Amino acid sequence: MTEKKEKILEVALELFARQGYAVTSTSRIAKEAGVSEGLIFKHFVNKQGLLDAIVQNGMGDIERAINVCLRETNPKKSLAMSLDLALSLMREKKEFWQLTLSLKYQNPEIANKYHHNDIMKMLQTSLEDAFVKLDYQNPLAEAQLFGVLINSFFIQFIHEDNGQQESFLNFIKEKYKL
Amino acid sequence: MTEKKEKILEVALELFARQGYAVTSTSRIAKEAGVSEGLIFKHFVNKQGLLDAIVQNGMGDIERAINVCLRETNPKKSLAMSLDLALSLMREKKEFWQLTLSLKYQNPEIANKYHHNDIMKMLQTSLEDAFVKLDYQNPLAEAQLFGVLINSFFIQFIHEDNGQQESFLNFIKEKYKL
Amino acid sequence: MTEKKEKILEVALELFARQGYAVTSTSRIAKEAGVSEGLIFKHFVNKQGLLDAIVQNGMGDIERAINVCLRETNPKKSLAMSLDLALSLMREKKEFWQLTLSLKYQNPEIANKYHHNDIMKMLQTSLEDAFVKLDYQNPLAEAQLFGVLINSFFIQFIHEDNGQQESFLNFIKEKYKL
Amino acid sequence: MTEKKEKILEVALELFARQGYAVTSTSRIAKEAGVSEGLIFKHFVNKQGLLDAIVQNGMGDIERAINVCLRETNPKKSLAMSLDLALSLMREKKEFWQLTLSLKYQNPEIANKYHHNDIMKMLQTSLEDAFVKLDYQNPLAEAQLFGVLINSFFIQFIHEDNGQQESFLNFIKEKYKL
DNA sequence: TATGAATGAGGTTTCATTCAT
DNA sequence: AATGAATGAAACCTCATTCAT
Repeated sequence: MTEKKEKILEVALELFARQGYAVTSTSRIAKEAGVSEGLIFKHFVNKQGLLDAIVQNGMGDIERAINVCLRETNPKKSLAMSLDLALSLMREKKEFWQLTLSLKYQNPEIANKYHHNDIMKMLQTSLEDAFVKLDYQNPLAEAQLFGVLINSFFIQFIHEDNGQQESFLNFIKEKYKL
Repeated sequence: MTEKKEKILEVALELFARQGYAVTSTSRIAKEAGVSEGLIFKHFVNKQGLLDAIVQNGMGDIERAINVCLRETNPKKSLAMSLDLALSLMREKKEFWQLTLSLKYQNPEIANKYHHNDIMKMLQTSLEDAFVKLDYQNPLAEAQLFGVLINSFFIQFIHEDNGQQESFLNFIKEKYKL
Repeated sequence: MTEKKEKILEVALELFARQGYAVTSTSRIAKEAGVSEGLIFKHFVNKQGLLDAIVQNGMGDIERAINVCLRETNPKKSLAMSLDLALSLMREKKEFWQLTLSLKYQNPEIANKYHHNDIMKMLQTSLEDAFVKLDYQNPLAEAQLFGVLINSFFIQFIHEDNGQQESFLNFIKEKYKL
Repeated sequence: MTEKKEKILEVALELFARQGYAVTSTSRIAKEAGVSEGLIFKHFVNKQGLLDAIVQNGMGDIERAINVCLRETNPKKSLAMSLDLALSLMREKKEFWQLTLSLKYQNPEIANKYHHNDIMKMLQTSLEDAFVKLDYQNPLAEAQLFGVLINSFFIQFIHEDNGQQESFLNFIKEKYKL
């Protein structure tokens, strides 16, 4: 991957996340990346192709992070790790999550293709496992609720880094005695 | 308000919700509303003005609905009503909520102006009240969590009317013994 | 002539003069005149008709003023009066002259119809008369030059009321020993 | 500068001069230049940017011509050259002058920026110089009058190439014994 | 006389994309 | 791999004008 190709991906991610995909023009991306407009299309065929590449990139990183978390067999530790993972992902991949969330309302196809199906289902089964091991009455519903909480965590805090995130997480950990 | 003006608002809400604001063209709105494109601008000045009008309209309806819920003084009933209200609003104002949610990532200013500040804060204080009355240890955090749950409820289920909503709600009611 | 009709003429003259005919919209005129857009067309058929009415109005006033000046038979007095007339017209009918001048470059047909042919020719023959009586060698060319000076006077000073006008006029009067 | 860019400038100058800036549409310019409409905006950002470019272009040519004339130290020759220059500029840069004059009433900012301040002041001081050297009583006023005459010359004759220009010039030269 | 809702053509501008170099 | 001139469709918006009331 050449330097310029990488710069395009970087700038596009930032702009897509900040302004939205539809509203970000390829010419703006080219300008901010210090690159000719044509190059974007040489590398990514079209605007949608650029988005695909960004999403694939980001998902790769995240899958690797999640896989570590899935190997944990102790249920309490597994749940705690899920929460901690959410926090660290949110901090380190902020732009990517902003993009991912916004796509749900702008590009449902691509959003669902990646976001929902692959990753979240992997996490969901890991959560169900944990609640089964912990002998909860309704482990499926509990897993769903816990998943919703993680999801909400992103949605609630992705835009405002106000330091409340830790206290919110700790409160949940207490509730589940993690 | 003339018939045509109302038709514009109706069609625009539907399209903005389904496709997103940025991606919906005024010419498409005009065509589907059976109206000249110019009329949109006569009535709403701007595309943004049209969005403003839609949001204001929708918020009016919702405020009225929430106000009923806020008058309840019994804490358990109040929490239960909040959940039920979320369900009924989601069903009756589906398009409006889709729009509202999507705006967070496309038009943060207008989204925050209405969605967050006015209405959600009213609800938040009502939740805090309830948890204080119920003698929870950390009523503020509990209210925040409960608010997040309601919010998530929208986010999770707004796109897929798969009948799981009631069971999810009931599960939460059980958890809180409502 | 109703009040509203008169208000339209007044506002339109001001806007046409300040901004130019092409650039002034009928809706702007209506708004500033406190009148419905339709009324303009009821009274003046179309935008051009409004312009015609304004020009006709203004020309009437000016013709009356010039006619006084034309009755003067003493050549020196006649020339001096022409200059003074230019000054007073410029001051009292400023907006109308601005409009008239600008039309030359925007609406040559209507401009020539009134500005050039009718009035300026009347003045031109009066000037020729004067220079003939004063025994100038080339009275036709002198009259043309004097006409040009008057014309320039308008063009030079119509936009900037800087008080230099009198001194400029006096200088010319001295030159011609008026 | 590519061929197409130059063609746009050429066509736009012609149309702006003939019809006025406000009234000339970019689509018309594109059509007559045999160019896509988008190209105009790629090259000049704005319709106003296109106008700016035209004015800057024209002014460059004219400044070069005037500078030659300013180097003349003999006062009579200098005055005569000013008049001759006016005639030749009027013939060779007819369209540009038409545009410049019309801008005074349509786009005063840009017109004044260039037309008045830069060039005309250079000429004015050169005229003052000449009248000082020729020992006129009131050289400042004389220079102003002479400048007005040159200006009028443009205004009077730019639209009608009726051959009267030379005789008018000669008449002035005689008056000033040039 | 006066209104104001409504129109449709046309205006400027943006944008994703192509292509010769 | 990279540029940048060029395109054409479509975007938002303005405007003169009409018409029912």
